[in-house]
Amino acid sequence: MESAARDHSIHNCRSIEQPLLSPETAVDHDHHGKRIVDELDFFADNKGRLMEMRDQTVEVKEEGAHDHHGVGQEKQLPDVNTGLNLLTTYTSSDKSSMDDGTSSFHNMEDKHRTNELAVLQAELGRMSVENQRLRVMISQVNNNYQALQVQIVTLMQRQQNQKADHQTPEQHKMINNGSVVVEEKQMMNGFNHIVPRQFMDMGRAEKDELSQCSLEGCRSQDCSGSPPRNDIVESMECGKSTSHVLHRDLSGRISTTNGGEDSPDQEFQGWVPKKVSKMMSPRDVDQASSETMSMIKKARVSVRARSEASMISDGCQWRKYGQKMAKGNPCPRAYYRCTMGTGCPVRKQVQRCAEDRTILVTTYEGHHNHPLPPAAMAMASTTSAAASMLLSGSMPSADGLISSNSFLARSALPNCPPSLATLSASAPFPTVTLDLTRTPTSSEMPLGQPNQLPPSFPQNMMSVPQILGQALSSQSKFSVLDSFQGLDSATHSLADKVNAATAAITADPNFTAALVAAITSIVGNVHSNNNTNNNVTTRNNSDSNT
DNA sequence: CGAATTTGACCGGCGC
DNA sequence: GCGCCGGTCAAATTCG
Ligand SMILES: [Zn+2]
Repeated sequence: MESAARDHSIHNCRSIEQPLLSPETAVDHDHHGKRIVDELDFFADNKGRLMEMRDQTVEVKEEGAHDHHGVGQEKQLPDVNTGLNLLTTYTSSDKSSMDDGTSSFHNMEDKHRTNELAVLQAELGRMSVENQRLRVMISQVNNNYQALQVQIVTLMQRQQNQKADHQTPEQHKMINNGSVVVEEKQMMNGFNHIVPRQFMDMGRAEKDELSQCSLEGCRSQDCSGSPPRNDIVESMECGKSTSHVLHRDLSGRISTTNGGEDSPDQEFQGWVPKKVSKMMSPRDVDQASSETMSMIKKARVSVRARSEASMISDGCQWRKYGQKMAKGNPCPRAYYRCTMGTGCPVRKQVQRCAEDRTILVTTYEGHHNHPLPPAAMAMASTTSAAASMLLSGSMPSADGLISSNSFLARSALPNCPPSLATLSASAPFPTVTLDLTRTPTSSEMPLGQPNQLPPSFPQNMMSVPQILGQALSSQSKFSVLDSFQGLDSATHSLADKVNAATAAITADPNFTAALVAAITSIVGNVHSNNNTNNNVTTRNNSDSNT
């Protein structure tokens, strides 16, 4: 048996998955002969390429109904998606143009067309903006939801604690685990009545102060400690039911596939120590877990960045719980779970890119169920935003897009857009990949070879249109950083700021670019600030990779 | 000595 | 049904 196991690990390690990639890349970019509209880039926006919604079409129609020979048809094509976009209709534009060509009128016509085009584009732009907005809203709702969940859990924990111990929250700094989880229930409460926006924000805000002050010893803030694990577990259970409902509402569309059994709780239960689960009626657990698990297809967000350290610093505390040889990669993949919260379900995988070992791929999964320090917040919110986006908006359609998309990516790649985000449906879970390999500090601009996306990544990638990229990304970056470091000046609470930042990110038409920018900044920031923990220390085992 | 990491065993899903 | 594989567990070991 051992041999078998070992065997396979070794096995894995050697094989390379190059074969994967050839497939769709070959796809003819322009079978139709025109611009290949990238179907997939739902993130992309304005450029007129967005094929998205019929809304636009409709509007256009009104404006120039008379000469749209082609338009009529267009309209039919597109009705696929409602505001969520994603299912883009590639050919629509093609068609229209083709038609025009055929009809070939005069200059007038031409002009007309141009006009029309302009109008269309404008409309498109507007639409896309709207679209983005909606998306943002969705993601925010998601976040809020999560925040609420967390709050509930926290509250419950607290209540239980109080009941049990009767002590003031300030006292429990203890924790049987010894992990230094400082939870600020207080703040939670305080913020509670405020707007529940992104929970993380709240956490962050307070945390910020806390973390900074804590050293000095601002007890006044009363950092309540994490309650004993058991309690938590129990409370979680309680929370479960509640969360269930909520979850459904929010993620309804996603969960629809599962029918009623979606198990939102997973987040809550996080990784329930097996023992616990066993202890509870195995049956229940079993059932629940199985159902839950099966559907789980959680969204994942992976970040590619250059780093020598075995881990990028994201402000969180992680504990390694496994390491394996991945199939197409000689480098081992490490599994970490978040230890900042007692039952925090967040996990991450860290692996070096096979071709370019300087690139470290970190994949995050899940949402934190506890307040985060500012540093961690940044990354967390960014990734969660990306994830929620993926889930809320596009997920379902993503698949389709993606597949068709690959060619697009292909074509786009050569240009080497500064930053890329990849969307992959191949895996059991939807995954967004943010590529920071080149962005960092702008030092590496030399262009060059697009090695960043090695062939091993057959999936689909979304290229960020350079165009939008700049303006927006910078904007979002700003906000992020701002909220991140500054925070002081504003009258608004930190939460607000962060919120704004996140919103900006999400809202950003060039979402991916924004994300990339944000993350990059985050990473960098953390790096400098918080060199203490994980990142540096991890270095030791790096040799293993070589 | 407790906490974190290491590492082989174990488990469940999936394709053949 | 079997083997592959990703992912996780947990005993053993190392670290601080
Ligand atoms: Zn966490």
